[in-house]
Amino acid sequence: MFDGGHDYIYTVNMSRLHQPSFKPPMNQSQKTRSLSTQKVVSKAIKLADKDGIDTLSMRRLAAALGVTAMSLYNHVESKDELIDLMLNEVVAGFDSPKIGGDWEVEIRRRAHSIRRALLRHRWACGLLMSRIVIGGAILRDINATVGCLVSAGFSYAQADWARNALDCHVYGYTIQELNYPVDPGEYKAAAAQYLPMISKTDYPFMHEAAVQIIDNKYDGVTQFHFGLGLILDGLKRWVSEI
Amino acid sequence: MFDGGHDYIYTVNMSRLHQPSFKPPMNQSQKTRSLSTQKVVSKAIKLADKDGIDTLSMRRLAAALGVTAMSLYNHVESKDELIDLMLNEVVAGFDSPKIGGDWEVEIRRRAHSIRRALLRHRWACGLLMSRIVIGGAILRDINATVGCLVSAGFSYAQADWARNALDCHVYGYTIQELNYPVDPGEYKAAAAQYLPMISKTDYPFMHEAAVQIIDNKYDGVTQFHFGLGLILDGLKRWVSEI
DNA sequence: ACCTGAACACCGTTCAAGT
DNA sequence: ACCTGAACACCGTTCAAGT
Repeated sequence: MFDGGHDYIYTVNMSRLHQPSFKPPMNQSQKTRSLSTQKVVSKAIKLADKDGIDTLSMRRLAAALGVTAMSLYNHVESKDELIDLMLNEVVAGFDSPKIGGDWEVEIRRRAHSIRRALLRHRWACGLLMSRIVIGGAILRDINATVGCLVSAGFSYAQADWARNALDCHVYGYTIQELNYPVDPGEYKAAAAQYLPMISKTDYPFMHEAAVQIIDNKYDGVTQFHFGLGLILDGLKRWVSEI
Repeated sequence: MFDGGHDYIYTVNMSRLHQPSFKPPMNQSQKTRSLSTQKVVSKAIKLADKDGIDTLSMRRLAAALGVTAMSLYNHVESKDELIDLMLNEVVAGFDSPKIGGDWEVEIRRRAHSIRRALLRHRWACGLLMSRIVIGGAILRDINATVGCLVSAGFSYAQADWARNALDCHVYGYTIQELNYPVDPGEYKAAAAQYLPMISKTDYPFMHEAAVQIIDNKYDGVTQFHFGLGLILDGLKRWVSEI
């Protein structure tokens, strides 16, 4: 046990199940009016996909919808709720593992589909990690994942631990990947260019790593499936040995 | 290979080695003046630790230092550089693995120390994941980690892959942990309270998980060392088998 | 060399007023 | 029921002016 933390994570933060995003959208039967929660959320996602989340303001979003900023508040409670709704939509795009299928295949498929969705919506990964999102889509994903593992022989506790370890990797890898959008070729060139800036006495191993990349000894590249494979292998051994 | 992504991550994004935070602080020999880069950064960290990063504005920071917002720009180039400097300070608090020691012990110690540092500075984890920080402290940490693994028999490529898988877990777990700051006791109570909201027909497995937690079948808790252990075990097997 | 006040171009959100 | 304009209390940053 370490100072400052509890050293545990819960399955789902149930104390947040009352979140706005858990409720259905505000106005269901919108017919004559131009705007709707759905339209606002869709346009917000489109803008965030194009220009990033930092430039997404209520004013800019409203302008893109041909309306003033304040009219958005008839359809979303706040910018915070808007972002929750946007994230729920992204999560709705995850492939749910099939309950009763080969758990390893299903879980691997889910992991890859999450990564793909987060690469499509580059703004979403950081937000999904750093806030608690409780929408129908998240509940569906958790239910399917736990269900798949439990059906394959995991206990509920084991399924929780497995899902946690897997998600740490999926989100942790993807957010790093989103920050390194350069080409492998460019990377080698960059290593050559910046080698003189990596002090050989201060950072000998980094220096040598850069030299090896320049000399084509290796490519300095890491892949998603590696860590995923480590974890899946470990889980397989773990469930079978108990 | 999936659409939208490259499916790889580089060791270090060398194209960013020219970042301001990689250079030494702006004014080194500050004597008579009241402010200095170091003082600005320290106070900013103190404020962020206390009130979170969202409320840290240049104006509030300046006020806390008894100065106007604009005078801060004599010591940091921008708010962005300020945050880079703050993050570098946090990373400087990580325990570096000893080169030549038992790699598993050293790497595990590093992982726990990172988690601890990020729990002390709750604002730092999300930022460290979602931006590229290249300061002396990061270079030192990477150098020591790669050095520890290489000295223990990993190839440079293997060391990269290992560090990547480990860091995905360390950061991925910690950021989740930061979002679940409730007590285990409270969690059980919350499960009982919110059970009716988890539709048994829509989310049967989540429903059953909640029931099991309420019935003390398990505690719904996941620990840092579990995923870390899975990865370390996998790495151990991986290096020995080649 | 450092600090300042005023200003610029923005924010999210409230509120009273319109239709 | 929805949309609006004006306003409030903020932002980060620039720039000319002070010492």
